[in-house]
Amino acid sequence: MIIPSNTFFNLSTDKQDRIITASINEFSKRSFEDAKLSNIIKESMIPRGSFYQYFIDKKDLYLYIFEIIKNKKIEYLKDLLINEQEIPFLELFRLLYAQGIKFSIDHPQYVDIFKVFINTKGPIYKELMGDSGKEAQAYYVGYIESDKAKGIIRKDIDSQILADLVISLTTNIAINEFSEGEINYDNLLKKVDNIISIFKKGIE
Amino acid sequence: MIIPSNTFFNLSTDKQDRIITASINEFSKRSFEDAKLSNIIKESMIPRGSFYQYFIDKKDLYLYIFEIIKNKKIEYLKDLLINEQEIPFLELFRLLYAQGIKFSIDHPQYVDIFKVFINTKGPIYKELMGDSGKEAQAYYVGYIESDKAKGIIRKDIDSQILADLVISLTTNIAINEFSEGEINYDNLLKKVDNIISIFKKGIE
DNA sequence: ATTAGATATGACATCGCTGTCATATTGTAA
DNA sequence: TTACAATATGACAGCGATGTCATATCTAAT
Repeated sequence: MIIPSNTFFNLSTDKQDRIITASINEFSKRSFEDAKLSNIIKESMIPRGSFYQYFIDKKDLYLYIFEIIKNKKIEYLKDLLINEQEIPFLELFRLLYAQGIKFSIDHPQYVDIFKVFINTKGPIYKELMGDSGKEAQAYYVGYIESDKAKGIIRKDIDSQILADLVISLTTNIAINEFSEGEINYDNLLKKVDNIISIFKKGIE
Repeated sequence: MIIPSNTFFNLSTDKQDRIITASINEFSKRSFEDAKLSNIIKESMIPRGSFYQYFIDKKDLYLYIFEIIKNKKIEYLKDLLINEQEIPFLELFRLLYAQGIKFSIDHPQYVDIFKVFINTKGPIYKELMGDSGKEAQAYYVGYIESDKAKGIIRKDIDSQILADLVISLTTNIAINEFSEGEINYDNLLKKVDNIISIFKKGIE
Protein backbone atom coordinates (compact mmCIF):
# COMPACT_ATOMS: atom_id res chain seq x y z
CA MET A 1 0.00 0.00 0.00
CA ILE A 2 1.36 3.35 -1.03
CA ILE A 3 1.01 6.24 1.40
CA PRO A 4 -1.03 8.19 0.57
CA SER A 5 -2.86 5.78 -1.74
CA ASN A 6 -2.82 6.13 -5.49
CA THR A 7 -6.47 6.97 -5.14
CA PHE A 8 -5.46 10.22 -3.51
CA PHE A 9 -3.04 11.16 -6.26
CA ASN A 10 -5.64 10.37 -8.88
CA LEU A 11 -7.92 13.01 -7.39
CA SER A 12 -8.39 16.33 -9.11
CA THR A 13 -5.76 18.76 -7.91
CA ASP A 14 -8.59 20.88 -6.55
CA LYS A 15 -9.70 18.12 -4.21
CA GLN A 16 -6.13 17.30 -3.25
CA ASP A 17 -5.50 20.94 -2.47
CA ARG A 18 -8.64 21.22 -0.39
CA ILE A 19 -7.56 18.28 1.74
CA ILE A 20 -4.02 19.58 2.11
CA THR A 21 -5.16 23.08 3.00
CA ALA A 22 -7.69 21.86 5.53
CA SER A 23 -5.10 19.55 7.07
CA ILE A 24 -2.58 22.36 7.39
CA ASN A 25 -5.20 24.53 9.03
CA GLU A 26 -5.98 21.84 11.56
CA PHE A 27 -2.42 20.74 12.29
CA SER A 28 -1.29 24.33 12.74
CA LYS A 29 -3.83 24.72 15.50
CA ARG A 30 -3.69 21.37 17.26
CA SER A 31 -1.05 18.83 18.08
CA PHE A 32 -1.04 15.61 16.11
CA GLU A 33 -2.75 13.82 18.96
CA ASP A 34 -5.50 16.41 19.33
CA ALA A 35 -6.07 17.26 15.69
CA LYS A 36 -9.56 16.28 14.62
CA LEU A 37 -10.21 14.54 11.36
CA SER A 38 -13.78 15.79 11.59
CA ASN A 39 -12.58 19.35 11.13
CA ILE A 40 -10.47 18.40 8.16
CA ILE A 41 -13.31 16.45 6.58
CA LYS A 42 -15.73 19.29 7.18
CA GLU A 43 -13.45 22.02 5.84
CA SER A 44 -12.36 20.12 2.75
CA MET A 45 -15.91 18.94 2.03
CA ILE A 46 -14.79 15.37 1.59
CA PRO A 47 -17.19 12.61 2.59
CA ARG A 48 -16.01 10.81 5.69
CA GLY A 49 -15.74 7.46 3.92
CA SER A 50 -13.70 8.94 1.10
CA PHE A 51 -11.00 10.17 3.40
CA TYR A 52 -10.27 6.66 4.51
CA GLN A 53 -9.81 5.64 0.89
CA TYR A 54 -6.98 8.14 0.55
CA PHE A 55 -5.20 7.77 3.86
CA ILE A 56 -4.91 4.91 6.29
CA ASP A 57 -5.44 7.11 9.29
CA LYS A 58 -4.53 10.45 10.84
CA LYS A 59 -0.88 9.56 11.20
CA ASP A 60 -0.63 8.66 7.53
CA LEU A 61 -2.02 12.08 6.66
CA TYR A 62 0.28 13.88 9.10
CA LEU A 63 3.37 12.21 7.70
CA TYR A 64 2.35 13.32 4.24
CA ILE A 65 1.77 16.91 5.32
CA PHE A 66 5.04 16.95 7.21
CA GLU A 67 6.82 15.74 4.11
CA ILE A 68 5.34 18.59 2.09
CA ILE A 69 6.53 21.12 4.65
CA LYS A 70 9.98 19.60 4.89
CA ASN A 71 10.43 19.70 1.14
CA LYS A 72 9.26 23.28 0.99
CA LYS A 73 11.73 24.31 3.68
CA ILE A 74 14.56 22.48 1.94
CA GLU A 75 13.62 24.29 -1.23
CA TYR A 76 14.25 27.58 0.56
CA LEU A 77 17.55 26.56 2.09
CA LYS A 78 19.15 24.19 -0.39
CA ASP A 79 21.13 26.80 -2.28
CA LEU A 80 22.77 27.92 0.94
CA LEU A 81 23.61 24.50 2.29
CA ILE A 82 24.84 22.96 -0.93
CA ASN A 83 27.07 25.89 -1.62
CA GLU A 84 30.05 24.82 0.49
CA GLN A 85 32.13 27.86 -0.24
CA GLU A 86 34.20 29.43 2.42
CA ILE A 87 31.93 32.16 3.65
CA PRO A 88 32.26 33.22 7.28
CA PHE A 89 29.87 31.74 9.82
CA LEU A 90 28.13 35.01 10.45
CA GLU A 91 27.46 35.43 6.75
CA LEU A 92 25.99 31.93 6.56
CA PHE A 93 23.85 32.76 9.57
CA ARG A 94 22.71 35.95 7.92
CA LEU A 95 21.61 34.12 4.81
CA LEU A 96 19.92 31.30 6.72
CA TYR A 97 18.12 33.77 8.94
CA ALA A 98 16.94 35.80 5.99
CA GLN A 99 15.68 32.74 4.15
CA GLY A 100 14.01 31.51 7.31
CA ILE A 101 12.16 34.78 7.58
CA LYS A 102 11.18 34.60 3.94
CA PHE A 103 9.86 31.13 4.54
CA SER A 104 7.84 32.20 7.56
CA ILE A 105 6.33 35.11 5.65
CA ASP A 106 5.46 32.99 2.64
CA HIS A 107 4.13 30.08 4.70
CA PRO A 108 3.10 31.19 8.16
CA GLN A 109 0.93 28.10 8.57
CA TYR A 110 3.88 25.79 8.04
CA VAL A 111 5.74 27.60 10.76
CA ASP A 112 2.79 27.20 13.09
CA ILE A 113 2.66 23.48 12.43
CA PHE A 114 6.33 23.27 13.27
CA LYS A 115 5.87 25.26 16.46
CA VAL A 116 3.07 23.00 17.62
CA PHE A 117 5.19 20.03 16.67
CA ILE A 118 8.17 21.27 18.68
CA ASN A 119 6.09 21.98 21.74
CA THR A 120 4.39 18.62 21.97
CA LYS A 121 6.63 15.91 23.30
CA GLY A 122 4.30 13.16 22.06
CA PRO A 123 5.61 9.91 20.55
CA ILE A 124 5.34 11.30 17.04
CA TYR A 125 7.98 13.87 17.94
CA LYS A 126 10.82 11.43 18.46
CA GLU A 127 9.74 9.39 15.49
CA LEU A 128 10.06 12.36 13.17
CA MET A 129 12.83 14.38 14.77
CA GLY A 130 15.43 11.79 15.62
CA ASP A 131 18.74 13.51 16.21
CA SER A 132 18.36 16.28 13.68
CA GLY A 133 18.75 18.86 16.44
CA LYS A 134 22.14 17.48 17.37
CA GLU A 135 23.14 17.30 13.74
CA ALA A 136 22.35 20.95 13.19
CA GLN A 137 24.32 21.86 16.29
CA ALA A 138 27.31 19.83 15.19
CA TYR A 139 27.18 21.46 11.77
CA TYR A 140 27.24 24.94 13.26
CA VAL A 141 29.89 24.09 15.84
CA GLY A 142 32.20 22.82 13.12
CA TYR A 143 31.68 25.99 11.16
CA ILE A 144 32.34 28.18 14.18
CA GLU A 145 35.50 26.29 15.15
CA SER A 146 36.80 26.71 11.64
CA ASP A 147 36.22 30.45 11.83
CA LYS A 148 37.98 30.55 15.18
CA ALA A 149 41.01 28.85 13.66
CA LYS A 150 41.06 31.52 10.98
CA GLY A 151 40.85 34.23 13.60
CA ILE A 152 37.48 35.48 12.41
CA ILE A 153 35.72 34.62 15.65
CA ARG A 154 37.01 35.35 19.16
CA LYS A 155 38.50 32.24 20.73
CA ASP A 156 36.94 32.86 24.14
CA ILE A 157 33.42 32.40 22.78
CA ASP A 158 31.90 29.00 23.50
CA SER A 159 31.13 27.39 20.14
CA GLN A 160 28.25 25.32 21.48
CA ILE A 161 26.57 28.28 23.12
CA LEU A 162 26.87 30.38 20.01
CA ALA A 163 25.49 27.49 17.98
CA ASP A 164 22.57 27.11 20.40
CA LEU A 165 21.86 30.80 20.23
CA VAL A 166 21.79 30.76 16.46
CA ILE A 167 19.60 27.66 16.31
CA SER A 168 17.24 29.13 18.84
CA LEU A 169 16.87 32.30 16.78
CA THR A 170 16.51 30.63 13.40
CA THR A 171 14.06 27.95 14.48
CA ASN A 172 11.75 30.29 16.30
CA ILE A 173 11.85 33.33 14.03
CA ALA A 174 9.86 35.13 16.67
CA ILE A 175 11.34 38.44 15.73
CA ASN A 176 8.19 39.69 14.08
CA GLU A 177 5.87 38.78 16.92
CA PHE A 178 6.28 41.87 19.00
CA SER A 179 7.23 44.45 16.47
CA GLU A 180 5.07 47.10 14.91
CA GLY A 181 4.92 48.11 11.30
CA GLU A 182 4.30 46.18 8.17
CA ILE A 183 5.77 42.73 7.91
CA ASN A 184 7.51 42.33 4.61
CA TYR A 185 10.73 40.87 3.42
CA ASP A 186 12.70 44.07 2.91
CA ASN A 187 11.60 45.33 6.25
CA LEU A 188 12.74 42.18 7.99
CA LEU A 189 15.97 41.98 6.05
CA LYS A 190 16.90 45.28 7.60
CA LYS A 191 16.28 43.74 10.99
CA VAL A 192 18.43 40.77 10.17
CA ASP A 193 21.29 43.03 9.20
CA ASN A 194 20.86 44.92 12.42
CA ILE A 195 20.98 41.72 14.42
CA ILE A 196 24.01 40.53 12.51
CA SER A 197 25.67 43.81 13.30
CA ILE A 198 24.97 43.24 16.98
CA PHE A 199 26.50 39.81 16.77
CA LYS A 200 29.47 41.13 14.88
CA LYS A 201 30.56 44.13 16.85
CA GLY A 202 28.43 44.00 19.99
CA ILE A 203 26.24 46.80 21.17
CA GLU A 204 28.80 48.84 22.99
CA MET B 1 -19.58 33.82 43.79
CA ILE B 2 -15.89 33.81 44.51
CA ILE B 3 -13.60 32.21 41.95
CA PRO B 4 -12.54 29.58 42.81
CA SER B 5 -15.24 29.01 45.38
CA ASN B 6 -14.61 29.08 49.10
CA THR B 7 -15.31 25.40 48.98
CA PHE B 8 -12.08 24.93 47.08
CA PHE B 9 -10.02 26.89 49.57
CA ASN B 10 -11.55 24.95 52.43
CA LEU B 11 -10.19 21.75 50.95
CA SER B 12 -7.20 20.04 52.51
CA THR B 13 -4.03 21.39 50.95
CA ASP B 14 -3.33 17.89 49.67
CA LYS B 15 -6.50 17.88 47.60
CA GLN B 16 -5.91 21.44 46.43
CA ASP B 17 -2.41 20.51 45.39
CA ARG B 18 -3.58 17.43 43.52
CA ILE B 19 -6.01 19.50 41.52
CA ILE B 20 -3.45 22.20 40.81
CA THR B 21 -0.79 19.70 39.80
CA ALA B 22 -3.13 17.76 37.54
CA SER B 23 -4.34 21.00 35.95
CA ILE B 24 -0.81 22.14 35.29
CA ASN B 25 0.00 18.80 33.70
CA GLU B 26 -2.97 19.05 31.40
CA PHE B 27 -2.63 22.71 30.47
CA SER B 28 1.06 22.28 29.74
CA LYS B 29 0.17 19.68 27.14
CA ARG B 30 -2.98 21.07 25.59
CA SER B 31 -4.33 24.48 24.72
CA PHE B 32 -7.08 25.86 26.88
CA GLU B 33 -9.65 24.88 24.28
CA ASP B 34 -8.41 21.31 23.96
CA ALA B 35 -7.55 20.63 27.58
CA LYS B 36 -9.77 17.91 28.98
CA LEU B 37 -11.32 18.14 32.40
CA SER B 38 -11.61 14.38 32.34
CA ASN B 39 -7.84 14.07 32.49
CA ILE B 40 -7.61 16.51 35.36
CA ILE B 41 -10.39 14.77 37.26
CA LYS B 42 -8.82 11.38 36.67
CA GLU B 43 -5.31 12.42 37.68
CA SER B 44 -6.32 14.33 40.77
CA MET B 45 -8.74 11.60 41.82
CA ILE B 46 -11.53 14.08 42.41
CA PRO B 47 -15.07 12.96 41.75
CA ARG B 48 -16.52 14.63 38.72
CA GLY B 49 -19.31 16.27 40.66
CA SER B 50 -16.91 17.68 43.21
CA PHE B 51 -14.92 19.55 40.63
CA TYR B 52 -17.93 21.58 39.70
CA GLN B 53 -18.36 22.56 43.33
CA TYR B 54 -14.94 24.18 43.28
CA PHE B 55 -14.84 25.80 39.88
CA ILE B 56 -17.57 27.09 37.62
CA ASP B 57 -16.02 25.56 34.55
CA LYS B 58 -12.75 24.99 32.71
CA LYS B 59 -12.15 28.67 32.13
CA ASP B 60 -12.55 29.44 35.80
CA LEU B 61 -9.91 26.85 36.57
CA TYR B 62 -7.56 28.10 33.85
CA LEU B 63 -7.75 31.66 35.12
CA TYR B 64 -6.82 30.44 38.57
CA ILE B 65 -3.86 28.42 37.33
CA PHE B 66 -2.70 31.30 35.18
CA GLU B 67 -2.82 33.56 38.21
CA ILE B 68 -0.63 31.15 40.17
CA ILE B 69 1.94 31.10 37.38
CA LYS B 70 1.91 34.85 36.96
CA ASN B 71 2.49 35.40 40.65
CA LYS B 72 5.30 32.88 40.71
CA LYS B 73 7.01 34.58 37.79
CA ILE B 74 6.63 37.98 39.39
CA GLU B 75 8.15 36.54 42.54
CA TYR B 76 11.26 35.69 40.53
CA LEU B 77 11.53 39.03 38.81
CA LYS B 78 10.22 41.59 41.28
CA ASP B 79 13.56 42.41 42.87
CA LEU B 80 14.98 43.29 39.47
CA LEU B 81 12.10 45.38 38.24
CA ILE B 82 11.44 47.27 41.44
CA ASN B 83 15.06 48.19 41.78
CA GLU B 84 15.15 51.20 39.50
CA GLN B 85 18.81 51.89 39.91
CA GLU B 86 20.87 52.99 37.01
CA ILE B 87 22.33 49.75 35.83
CA PRO B 88 23.15 49.44 32.14
CA PHE B 89 20.63 47.73 29.88
CA LEU B 90 22.87 44.79 29.22
CA GLU B 91 23.26 44.19 32.94
CA LEU B 92 19.50 44.27 33.42
CA PHE B 93 19.15 41.86 30.55
CA ARG B 94 21.73 39.60 32.11
CA LEU B 95 19.85 39.49 35.39
CA LEU B 96 16.46 39.00 33.77
CA TYR B 97 17.80 36.25 31.57
CA ALA B 98 19.42 34.50 34.49
CA GLN B 99 16.27 34.71 36.58
CA GLY B 100 14.22 33.53 33.60
CA ILE B 101 16.43 30.49 33.32
CA LYS B 102 16.16 29.84 37.02
CA PHE B 103 12.40 30.04 36.72
CA SER B 104 12.34 27.62 33.80
CA ILE B 105 14.52 25.14 35.66
CA ASP B 106 12.47 25.36 38.83
CA HIS B 107 9.12 25.26 37.05
CA PRO B 108 9.45 23.71 33.61
CA GLN B 109 5.74 22.97 33.52
CA TYR B 110 4.84 26.62 33.96
CA VAL B 111 7.02 27.45 31.01
CA ASP B 112 5.29 24.81 28.94
CA ILE B 113 1.91 26.23 29.80
CA PHE B 114 3.09 29.62 28.71
CA LYS B 115 4.48 28.26 25.45
CA VAL B 116 1.21 26.56 24.64
CA PHE B 117 -0.60 29.73 25.58
CA ILE B 118 1.56 31.86 23.30
CA ASN B 119 1.13 29.52 20.37
CA THR B 120 -2.63 29.31 20.42
CA LYS B 121 -4.34 32.38 19.11
CA GLY B 122 -7.70 31.43 20.65
CA PRO B 123 -10.00 34.00 22.25
CA ILE B 124 -8.55 33.37 25.69
CA TYR B 125 -5.22 34.70 24.45
CA LYS B 126 -6.35 38.25 23.83
CA GLU B 127 -8.41 38.23 26.99
CA LEU B 128 -5.39 37.46 29.13
CA MET B 129 -2.55 39.09 27.22
CA GLY B 130 -3.90 42.45 26.27
CA ASP B 131 -1.03 44.70 25.28
CA SER B 132 1.52 43.39 27.73
CA GLY B 133 3.84 42.53 24.82
CA LYS B 134 3.88 46.14 23.70
CA GLU B 135 4.42 47.31 27.25
CA ALA B 136 7.49 45.13 27.68
CA GLN B 137 8.85 46.37 24.38
CA ALA B 138 8.32 49.99 25.34
CA TYR B 139 10.02 49.37 28.68
CA TYR B 140 13.11 47.95 27.02
CA VAL B 141 13.21 50.56 24.28
CA GLY B 142 13.20 53.33 26.86
CA TYR B 143 16.04 51.66 28.69
CA ILE B 144 18.08 51.22 25.52
CA GLU B 145 17.54 54.81 24.39
CA SER B 146 18.71 56.00 27.75
CA ASP B 147 21.90 53.95 27.42
CA LYS B 148 22.42 55.32 23.94
CA ALA B 149 22.22 58.85 25.29
CA LYS B 150 24.88 57.95 27.82
CA GLY B 151 27.07 56.51 25.10
CA ILE B 152 26.93 53.00 26.51
CA ILE B 153 25.18 51.58 23.46
CA ARG B 154 26.08 52.28 19.83
CA LYS B 155 23.71 54.82 18.29
CA ASP B 156 23.37 52.98 14.98
CA ILE B 157 21.64 50.04 16.64
CA ASP B 158 17.88 49.99 16.23
CA SER B 159 16.37 50.12 19.71
CA GLN B 160 13.21 48.27 18.73
CA ILE B 161 15.09 45.45 17.08
CA LEU B 162 17.36 45.02 20.05
CA ALA B 163 14.33 45.05 22.33
CA ASP B 164 12.61 42.42 20.18
CA LEU B 165 15.70 40.27 20.21
CA VAL B 166 15.94 40.42 23.96
CA ILE B 167 12.23 39.71 24.45
CA SER B 168 12.43 36.82 22.04
CA LEU B 169 15.32 35.31 23.97
CA THR B 170 13.91 35.85 27.44
CA THR B 171 10.39 34.68 26.69
CA ASN B 172 11.44 31.52 24.95
CA ILE B 173 14.42 30.47 27.04
CA ALA B 174 15.07 27.81 24.46
CA ILE B 175 18.75 27.84 25.17
CA ASN B 176 18.74 24.51 26.93
CA GLU B 177 16.77 22.64 24.30
CA PHE B 178 19.58 21.64 22.04
CA SER B 179 22.52 21.56 24.34
CA GLU B 180 24.19 18.60 25.92
CA GLY B 181 25.36 18.27 29.48
CA GLU B 182 23.56 18.60 32.74
CA ILE B 183 21.04 21.37 33.06
CA ASN B 184 21.62 23.28 36.23
CA TYR B 185 21.70 26.86 37.26
CA ASP B 186 25.48 27.36 37.45
CA ASN B 187 25.89 25.70 34.13
CA LEU B 188 23.35 27.95 32.50
CA LEU B 189 24.64 31.06 34.19
CA LYS B 190 27.90 30.49 32.40
CA LYS B 191 25.96 30.38 29.15
CA VAL B 192 24.20 33.60 29.96
CA ASP B 193 27.50 35.33 30.57
CA ASN B 194 28.79 34.02 27.32
CA ILE B 195 25.76 35.31 25.49
CA ILE B 196 26.06 38.66 27.23
CA SER B 197 29.65 38.79 26.14
CA ILE B 198 28.57 38.19 22.56
CA PHE B 199 26.09 41.01 22.81
CA LYS B 200 28.63 43.27 24.39
CA LYS B 201 31.64 42.94 22.18
CA GLY B 202 30.44 40.89 19.24
CA ILE B 203 31.97 37.68 18.10
CA GLU B 204 34.74 39.09 15.95
C1' DA C 1 -24.24 -2.26 -23.84
C1' DT C 2 -22.15 -5.08 -20.48
C1' DT C 3 -19.22 -6.01 -16.86
C1' DA C 4 -15.44 -5.90 -13.54
C1' DG C 5 -12.80 -3.15 -10.86
C1' DA C 6 -12.06 1.20 -8.79
C1' DT C 7 -13.95 4.92 -6.27
C1' DA C 8 -17.52 7.54 -3.52
C1' DT C 9 -20.77 8.02 0.08
C1' DG C 10 -23.08 8.65 4.50
C1' DA C 11 -25.41 5.86 8.07
C1' DC C 12 -24.00 3.57 12.03
C1' DA C 13 -22.02 1.43 16.32
C1' DT C 14 -18.81 2.77 19.63
C1' DC C 15 -16.37 5.63 22.56
C1' DG C 16 -14.91 9.55 25.40
C1' DC C 17 -15.98 14.09 27.21
C1' DT C 18 -19.11 17.55 29.26
C1' DG C 19 -22.03 19.45 32.76
C1' DT C 20 -26.06 18.33 35.74
C1' DC C 21 -28.67 16.43 39.27
C1' DA C 22 -30.61 13.52 42.81
C1' DT C 23 -28.90 11.52 46.62
C1' DA C 24 -25.49 10.46 50.34
C1' DT C 25 -22.35 12.10 53.71
C1' DT C 26 -20.37 15.28 56.83
C1' DG C 27 -20.12 19.25 59.94
C1' DT C 28 -22.16 22.27 63.29
C1' DA C 29 -25.19 24.72 66.31
C1' DA C 30 -28.87 24.21 69.62
C1' DT D 1 -29.42 13.94 69.69
C1' DT D 2 -31.46 16.58 66.24
C1' DA D 3 -31.87 19.36 62.41
C1' DC D 4 -30.11 22.27 58.97
C1' DA D 5 -26.54 23.67 55.85
C1' DA D 6 -22.50 22.60 53.41
C1' DT D 7 -20.10 19.37 50.82
C1' DA D 8 -19.30 14.95 48.17
C1' DT D 9 -20.44 11.62 44.80
C1' DG D 10 -21.13 9.04 40.51
C1' DA D 11 -24.88 7.87 37.30
C1' DC D 12 -26.65 9.85 33.35
C1' DA D 13 -28.24 12.40 29.09
C1' DG D 14 -26.39 14.86 25.34
C1' DC D 15 -23.00 15.63 22.07
C1' DG D 16 -19.34 15.19 18.92
C1' DA D 17 -15.52 12.31 17.16
C1' DT D 18 -13.85 7.91 15.28
C1' DG D 19 -13.39 4.18 11.91
C1' DT D 20 -16.20 0.72 9.31
C1' DC D 21 -19.16 -1.11 6.03
C1' DA D 22 -22.85 -1.95 2.80
C1' DT D 23 -24.25 0.16 -1.07
C1' DA D 24 -24.14 3.48 -4.99
C1' DT D 25 -21.67 5.41 -8.75
C1' DC D 26 -18.19 5.85 -12.14
C1' DT D 27 -14.67 4.24 -15.65
C1' DA D 28 -12.72 1.64 -19.09
C1' DA D 29 -12.20 -2.48 -21.69
C1' DT D 30 -14.56 -5.70 -24.56
